[in-house]
Amino acid sequence: MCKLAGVSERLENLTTRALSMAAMRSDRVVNERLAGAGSRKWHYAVLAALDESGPASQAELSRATGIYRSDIVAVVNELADRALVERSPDPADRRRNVVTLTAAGRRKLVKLDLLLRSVQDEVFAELTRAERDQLVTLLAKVGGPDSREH
Amino acid sequence: MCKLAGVSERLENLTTRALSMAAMRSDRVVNERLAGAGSRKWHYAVLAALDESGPASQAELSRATGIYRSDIVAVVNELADRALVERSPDPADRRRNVVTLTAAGRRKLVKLDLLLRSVQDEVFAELTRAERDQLVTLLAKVGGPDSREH
DNA sequence: CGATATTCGTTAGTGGCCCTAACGTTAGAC
DNA sequence: GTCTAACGTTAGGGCCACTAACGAATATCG
Repeated sequence: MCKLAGVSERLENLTTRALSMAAMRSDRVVNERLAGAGSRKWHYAVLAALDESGPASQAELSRATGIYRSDIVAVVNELADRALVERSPDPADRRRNVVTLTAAGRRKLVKLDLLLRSVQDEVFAELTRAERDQLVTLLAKVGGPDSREH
Repeated sequence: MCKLAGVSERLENLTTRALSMAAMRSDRVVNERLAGAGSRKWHYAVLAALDESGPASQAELSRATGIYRSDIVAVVNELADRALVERSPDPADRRRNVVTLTAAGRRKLVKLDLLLRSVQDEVFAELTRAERDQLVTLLAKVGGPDSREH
């Protein structure tokens, strides 16, 4: 009657699992598309944050994007290697680096913006606009601390 | 007007990101609670699958839970170390191992079931029953291939 | 002023999970 | 009886969350 055919019933009934799996499917598509453009999601996050608020220190970028302070170094390195960003010491506060968007970085951001917009439509293709909005509303209520970094 | 205070606007507007972040918050709670019980989510997944369908091969467990064939080895090892599961060669098919739930494993599963039920209530505390159901419905429609394993 | 706490960038490292590639062994299909 | 496919297993890469510690610079406050 119940040989292992599909997925376990009990697992299917965990809302947390449904959430995890949906996120995984979504992330997979996002990562694939970004990889196709030679980027990762953190690259986009940093570029977007810089575009919105101008030059910023790495710590500020960390707070704006949710990337850990310890991981931001590599991201900025990669962006700097691609000349999408420039890192220079802050004369006003010698602890800090000022990270600045380059022209190439701004162009890249436009591309990624477009790309991500189309990814949204792809991932949520089976949802109406209203459903999509409702999903966002519901997701915002999903618990757990938003806290990052002690 | 717009120094980096909170989170970037553009990031906030990506539904895929809202989904990722909600899943991360949810997963964090789930993992914490399970870790408190000395388990991980794959442990629960395997125990649940075994309970529902009786003894199974590792490949079957892989299909039922979504765990990769290459990762299941370790999970079964850990469960066997804790005596929650027994692994023995299948006499009928000498390629396979038969994984069987022990009495201790069944007891553990009951505990984890209870624990996870309470985690659901914790994570989705701010959602009504109806909203929770709707969330599940919406999540099911989130795109990307469900495909695992080539 | 001077001691203390805090912030910043950075390095190093852990562990989880997803995923690929390859292997020898064994069973099924033609 | 050969070829194909499934099985368990090992090894490894990649991304990400997360911790701990460091020297250096700044902010705070007595």
